[in-house]
Amino acid sequence: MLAKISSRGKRFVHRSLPVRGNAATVSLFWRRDFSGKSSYDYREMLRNGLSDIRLDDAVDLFSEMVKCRPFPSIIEFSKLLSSIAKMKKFDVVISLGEQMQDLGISHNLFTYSILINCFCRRSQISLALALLGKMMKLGYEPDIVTLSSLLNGFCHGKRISEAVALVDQMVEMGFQPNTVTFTTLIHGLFLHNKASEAVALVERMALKDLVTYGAVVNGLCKRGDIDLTLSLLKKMEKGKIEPNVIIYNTVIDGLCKYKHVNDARNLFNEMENKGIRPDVVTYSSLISCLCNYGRWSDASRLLSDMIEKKINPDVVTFSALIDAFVKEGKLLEAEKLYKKMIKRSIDPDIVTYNSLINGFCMQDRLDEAKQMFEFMVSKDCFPNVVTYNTLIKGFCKAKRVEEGMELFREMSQRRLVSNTVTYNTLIRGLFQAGDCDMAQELFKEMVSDGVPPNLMTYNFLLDGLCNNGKLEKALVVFGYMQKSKMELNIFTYSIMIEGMCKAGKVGDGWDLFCSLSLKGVKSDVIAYNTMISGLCSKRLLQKADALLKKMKEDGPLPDSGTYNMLIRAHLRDGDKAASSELIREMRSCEFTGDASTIGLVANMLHDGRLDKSFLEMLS
DNA sequence: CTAGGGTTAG
Repeated sequence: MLAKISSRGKRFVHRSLPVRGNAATVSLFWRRDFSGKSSYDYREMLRNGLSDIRLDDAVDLFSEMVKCRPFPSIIEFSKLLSSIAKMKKFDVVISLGEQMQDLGISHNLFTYSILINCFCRRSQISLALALLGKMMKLGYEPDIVTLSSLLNGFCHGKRISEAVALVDQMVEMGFQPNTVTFTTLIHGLFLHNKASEAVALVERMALKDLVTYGAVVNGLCKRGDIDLTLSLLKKMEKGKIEPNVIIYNTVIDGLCKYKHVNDARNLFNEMENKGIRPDVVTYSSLISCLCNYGRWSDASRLLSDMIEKKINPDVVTFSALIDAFVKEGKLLEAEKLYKKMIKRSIDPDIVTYNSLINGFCMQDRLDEAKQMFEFMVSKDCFPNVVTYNTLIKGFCKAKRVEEGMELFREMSQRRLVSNTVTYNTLIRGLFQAGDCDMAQELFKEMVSDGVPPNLMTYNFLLDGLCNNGKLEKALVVFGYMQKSKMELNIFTYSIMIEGMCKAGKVGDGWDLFCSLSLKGVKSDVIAYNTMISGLCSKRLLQKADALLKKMKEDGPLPDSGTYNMLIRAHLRDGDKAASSELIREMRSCEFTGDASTIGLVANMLHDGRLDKSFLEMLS
């Protein structure tokens, strides 16, 4: 393959990207760091390391460097390009690399490797290959780093077979694949759902290192392949490869996430018996999982246990606990833990603050949520998109969508990038506030900003249009969705069925409902209730009863809402016998009459249409 | 000076 590549040397040419940074930032920058020194002092910057450099400053530095005569050495350029690549600004690196080329600054193995990596990370593998070819023509032999970059490109593109072939070829070329090579390939195999190939690979590997095993164990756990994971663990032990604490942590976490909490506890004991000391990650992971299953006392026992054993809980441990309590609505407990962590001199971080803000929002205590927001900023902990999404959701829920929109505008001022969740939250909020125009405007903005709408976005759009009396428009969107590659779910259909029924088009709703099985979509209790409600509204009670029968035979179990709806419909229809039969059935399922049923019965008692015995049947 | 990313929280 590489022989083929070398004959393909294309010119390394791309459109230049606008160079960021303006005169003001340049002069500030130089005043700050180089007052009174010549521009040649880029050397000093490079010596001091570029790990904390900002993108604008890095680009400015590049402009200074290319002004120098003679040009700085290629090593200095490679340091700079590398620092920008670490910021994941691959397009900028490519643009600067091209400018170097145009200025006659020749690349070397390292800068070529950086650029090849950047093309790969931008999923432009053919350009990476072309550059590799060019580099080889110039006499630079790719090394294991260059080839591993390419491997990563194949793994992340849809070219996993080429990735596997590349590793074979690397071996033929005399390279000994290392941990990086293997973890990259394993990652790629899992990305392409080739779990068993990954296991086979690690088993026939000459190099038996724990990191590579860790990558496989992690991949298996993430997919929930618990049996494969445990058998791999056994095989490791047989092969005298003793799993370390990280491997155990991975498996314990995987077991927890897939609901095998007791197995996780057992494995925890097993590692202790083998003399492998659990660490803060082991505990945090177990604690977080126990919380998620509502096992509070077990979780707090583990917390005391780790403190006793001098394994200090850290910000992750506390954040996990705080978040779990918040989600349970136990904000007081969460605040207690927050105070406890401060007492232990553990600094809360953005995740901790986000959870607490969420806790306040969940209880509609928005002022306190905002105070917490201000407080984190005052502590130099800067809000991220999750912080804003949480707050926006809180404001929308409290019907203060205007303020949600203000927060949204504030995000761009802070240079935070809104994501799909941001837009979804606001679109829903705007529709709920009845502001259809703004909601649709925002949807357009989302698309034009390149934020990908997902199924939830479209469902909110349909729901909002239907609930605001715009069924026709919803039907247009629905039509588009059906033609697209999106896989519509039962929510989508329920929304449309409800929209049709509420607009009086129960027949259309019925047709859609009946088409679900053909589409391979299983109706849930919401879909049935929606349809039953529609039929009741048109007094098609026989059909509604038939649907209840169908639910009992082969559908989702009817809930309290199903029965109450049908009971009311039959009462309104004057059919006491049918109603009392349904009430008996409902009571046998341990459901009771809901507020509107009781209200209706009370009214009918009042005007004499029913007698007292009816009310007694209900409660 | 170049590559990947085996463990926990939103």
